[in-house]
Amino acid sequence: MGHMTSEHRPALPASHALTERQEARRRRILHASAQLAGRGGFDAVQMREVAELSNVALGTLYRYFPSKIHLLVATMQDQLQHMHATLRKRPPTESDPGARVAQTLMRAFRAMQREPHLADAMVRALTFADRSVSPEVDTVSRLTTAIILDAMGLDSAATPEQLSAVRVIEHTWHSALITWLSGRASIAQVKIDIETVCRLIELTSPQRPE
Amino acid sequence: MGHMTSEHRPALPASHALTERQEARRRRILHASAQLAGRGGFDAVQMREVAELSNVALGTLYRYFPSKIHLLVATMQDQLQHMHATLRKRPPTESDPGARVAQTLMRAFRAMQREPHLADAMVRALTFADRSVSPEVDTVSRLTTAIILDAMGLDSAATPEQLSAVRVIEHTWHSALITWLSGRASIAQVKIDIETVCRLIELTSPQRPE
DNA sequence: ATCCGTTCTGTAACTTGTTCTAGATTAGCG
DNA sequence: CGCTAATCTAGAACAAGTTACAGAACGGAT
Repeated sequence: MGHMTSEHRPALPASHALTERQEARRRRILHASAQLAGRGGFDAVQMREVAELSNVALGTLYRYFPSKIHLLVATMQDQLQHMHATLRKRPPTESDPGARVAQTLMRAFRAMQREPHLADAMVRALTFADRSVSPEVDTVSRLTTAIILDAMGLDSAATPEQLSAVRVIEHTWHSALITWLSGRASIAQVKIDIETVCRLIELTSPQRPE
Repeated sequence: MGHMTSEHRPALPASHALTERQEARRRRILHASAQLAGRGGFDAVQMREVAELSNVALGTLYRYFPSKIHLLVATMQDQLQHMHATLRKRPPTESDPGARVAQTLMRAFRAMQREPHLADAMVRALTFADRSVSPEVDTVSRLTTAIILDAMGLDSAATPEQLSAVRVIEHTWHSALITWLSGRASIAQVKIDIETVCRLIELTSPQRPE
């Protein structure tokens, strides 16, 4: 079903070359997506409904977001940017870098708890995405990394070891979220696991090498 | 679309009460599933094709496995059991528990590399599964946990801390696998991340408390 | 203002997961 | 064996993601 070869479909021009009306359309679509996801989760985001709710033809919706997965990953990107901005305003209060990261992630987690359906839709899309969505997923990943690095409060550049630890934390974050969303882990367990993985930060910090 | 309430559909009797013919059918289905997944991945496992290839009517297929996700998770369970048996035969050679786990997971990873499409289908199904598949996903999770605990070579029962570390390793394992399968991480990076997360084992072992 | 290529709309068609139904087969039992 | 309930088969039908297409609206260049 996926045509990886030459694009038979006209894609949207580069992101910065959008008309005002086009920007508004894109925004309406993302808003509709988040709204539908907010109640009902992944299944409730139906492309026909998104199109109708955002006053856009189905074909246009697919021109802006070439698949439901693309749409939901873009929605996640959007939400993450909000969250990053929010988190920047109130930086973590802990002193240890690891504790700061854990605190930040638990804040993000509480935000997810407020909108579990939305979280479900976004995270499921993110982990279900195949190669055709890699660039977009990568953007989300970079955003998450930025949030974690921010929380660490790094003065200098991170070491490769630390970057690996951050990736592992990210893995744990996504996977623990899924486990919680599908009801196989409690909030307490997620908290413990986040705190456990954040110990890797102390372990890999250059100040305490071994 | 999921009807969570009372089952309107007659389910298969408890697993141990299967006729010989039924057991054979189940096996044919799982074999067909793995075969189709082996070339083509998640998308290539089409329920009609699975039914045809295993000489079973579509309705029967759905009686044995109530959804494509259930089918693929069951396929993973099947494959994991094989892998567990294989790994038991050649236990890891390293001495440190952490290194043993890392070694075991990299072995498993190499097995995945041999059948990337199959791995793709199984792992995507696993992380996409919703609440209705929780029991089956939980079984897979327990199998994975067993493999990791085996590799650790625990003499006594694991501490809660260690169990959390094992969960985090499992999270990292799944998520890193996905990242590799969708082409966003190299094999080398997966290896590094696995080794990084396995350090948590030493960190939480009772022998070296702080 | 007019013309032209692009974008958007409305709608139908196609694909694949899932459900439904009527009739054939099977398994267990007296 | 003959009966009955459960199971299986074949195929249609339905749902939602995706694609296709004809015509309307738009935007920019002359």
